[in-house]
Amino acid sequence: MTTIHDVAAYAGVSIATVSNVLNRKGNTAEKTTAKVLAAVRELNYIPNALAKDLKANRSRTIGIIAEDVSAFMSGNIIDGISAVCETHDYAVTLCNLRAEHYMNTQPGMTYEMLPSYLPFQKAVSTAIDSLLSARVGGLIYIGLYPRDVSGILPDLGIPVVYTYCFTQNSSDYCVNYDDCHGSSIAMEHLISLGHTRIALISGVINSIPGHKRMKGYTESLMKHNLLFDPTYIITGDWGFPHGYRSCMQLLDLPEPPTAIFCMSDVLAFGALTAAHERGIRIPEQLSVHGFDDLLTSQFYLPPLTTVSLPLAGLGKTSADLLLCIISGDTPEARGILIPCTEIVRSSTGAPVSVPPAISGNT
Amino acid sequence: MTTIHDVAAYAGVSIATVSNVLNRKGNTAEKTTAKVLAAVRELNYIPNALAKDLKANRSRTIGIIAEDVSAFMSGNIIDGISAVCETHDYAVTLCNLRAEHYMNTQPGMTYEMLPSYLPFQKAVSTAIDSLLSARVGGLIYIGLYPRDVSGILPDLGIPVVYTYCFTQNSSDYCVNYDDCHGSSIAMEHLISLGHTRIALISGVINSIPGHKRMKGYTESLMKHNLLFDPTYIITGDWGFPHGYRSCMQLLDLPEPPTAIFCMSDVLAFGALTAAHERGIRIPEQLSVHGFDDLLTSQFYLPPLTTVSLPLAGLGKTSADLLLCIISGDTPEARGILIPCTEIVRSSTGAPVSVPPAISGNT
DNA sequence: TTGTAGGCGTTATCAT
DNA sequence: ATGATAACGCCTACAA
Repeated sequence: MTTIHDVAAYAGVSIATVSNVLNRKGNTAEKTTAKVLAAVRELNYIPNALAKDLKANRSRTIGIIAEDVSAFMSGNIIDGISAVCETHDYAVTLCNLRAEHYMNTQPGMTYEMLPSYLPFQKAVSTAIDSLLSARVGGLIYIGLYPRDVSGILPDLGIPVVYTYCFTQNSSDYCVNYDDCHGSSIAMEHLISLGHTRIALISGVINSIPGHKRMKGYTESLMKHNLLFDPTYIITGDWGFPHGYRSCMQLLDLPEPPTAIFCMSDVLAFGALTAAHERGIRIPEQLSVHGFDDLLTSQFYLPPLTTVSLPLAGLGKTSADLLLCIISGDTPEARGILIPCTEIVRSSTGAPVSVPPAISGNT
Repeated sequence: MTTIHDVAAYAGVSIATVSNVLNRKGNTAEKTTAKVLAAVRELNYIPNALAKDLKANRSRTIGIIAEDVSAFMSGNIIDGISAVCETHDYAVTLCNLRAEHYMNTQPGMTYEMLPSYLPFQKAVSTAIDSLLSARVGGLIYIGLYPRDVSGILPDLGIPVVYTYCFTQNSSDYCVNYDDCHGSSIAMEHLISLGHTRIALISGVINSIPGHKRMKGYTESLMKHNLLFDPTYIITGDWGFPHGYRSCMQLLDLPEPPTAIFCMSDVLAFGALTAAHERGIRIPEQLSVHGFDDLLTSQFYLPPLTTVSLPLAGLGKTSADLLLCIISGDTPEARGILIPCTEIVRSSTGAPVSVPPAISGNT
């Protein structure tokens, strides 16, 4: 690998001059500059970032700790981060906690237990050591799921931005999408279609997304003076079976809803599967609305109307924020919420005047 | 940040001794070792990887160049890579080419044109500069799509492993899943179910996956002495509409197939949508088989039988291989193929004796 | 067994 | 305008 010495020798100048030309351009003679630049090109010189960063005692790198890179949103968030970093000539080093692995591998494991699970803690400290020893300027922590991750990271002495998760410390920087707003625009869509009997299939109710999406649901109902009927709200987990069962239950109601807002696309898939089995036509007899906009929701049967998450925006905003803090600023806003967007497809439509046909079994 | 000098001073020894304790353990007195270790813990000393790597003139880091981190398989591949790197105490630095962005943003752009598209070339050289200046020990190139990527990377002078893509140079290391094998096991499944009239909805036929999956299809037919009927093969692109239209076309045949093997899940979604519109019951009247096992294919209507790609395995194998090469070995196998696995769900079943009902429009 | 000192490739200070 | 030189934090002969 060619060094600054090689370049200096080749150009017939000192290494200081080479460094001057390459960095603080301006105070070198035009002719010298040209000679140096030619040498650089000729020898294919690439400055050693290791040496550079060692000297500066801070590396032009940020760290990413992803709770799980293989989760559906991680790629998109990282995409946003890397775009910003490239622009600012920052490198990105990635650590993967593989949290989902522990979730699957350890019976009875919940997201809440993760921080106190030893192998997970070990993964965290390995990641931290790696990042700290690389002297990253700061790091972005990407949650696996929007929840409180307080206590997972100790005080690192470098700037941290959390995204796709929250902390209890109000001085932490957290960047998230706006669950409540997403829920509202979904409801607005259904209401604008003319629906008045809108059911909710809810995920875990004491989770952050569950709570906030519930808030958007009830507030929209109130705002439009629509009846709030508790029998229209079915809570449970985030799984397909819950969506399926809940939809069945709603269809069995004396007065079934004309629309169902599902708190996630997977729940919506379950609901649509149930409706299909019952022979309910979508959206003529029933509108189904999702949340998340998974990659293939556009291809579902029928294509799913849903709420799209600003994932790349999360990454971009987090990176902008982090770079800002690294450069010495202390931005005011600590908890940033980015709006979602409504994606209208074919699973929702205007309600017909007659209630949907209900039946026993198929 | 505390340095080795701080530790040495605190422990009352020289920096050499600290270094000895921390690296080549063995030649220090037990008591001294204990003192040093205590100091390390007390001062929370984290060795500066920058200085370490500078001294060694090789960083314990590998680079990843992903053509698109937000593509569906990137996260899983990176997951596999990071697992291996963590085990070997290697860091990972990630560069993102955002290829899909150019595909969407530039009208008429194809994967083949990418290498000669200037903004893409610039992204590549930025990534290379970043990785080279970080003195990574080697890099893994993750394609966006299994195709020939020859010429995108110049000779870098460091080991490179390609995955999810191929090169023309037989001395390059390429790690891929086995398309032909995947296609075969899909066909074996359908044939074992008793199907004899198996149609194929093919993606781009002169692409690598298209070609190889076709090979698996025809070879399986031959192997089992099944009729090869060209009207059962419909070629096109990889889009949902092609799957939809092709299925319609197949259903209109005088003697429609009892099973359709779709070269991708998205094509299968299109086919299932068409079948649904025609009122064809799945799998009673028609079996549909996919390929890729996208995240939500398990939730499709009906859950899709498909071929799962060994994505984490691709990452793991690539990283193992790269680390092996970095450490001086020169493994024999240059083109590694990892088998896929068959995922049986509800979109396939035994054929009924009567041909599926066909009709005009719904 | 432990310590001294040189050098890895840069940048930056201070002369020239 | 240019050049010599001292760090940055670490590793490793080699010396003691």
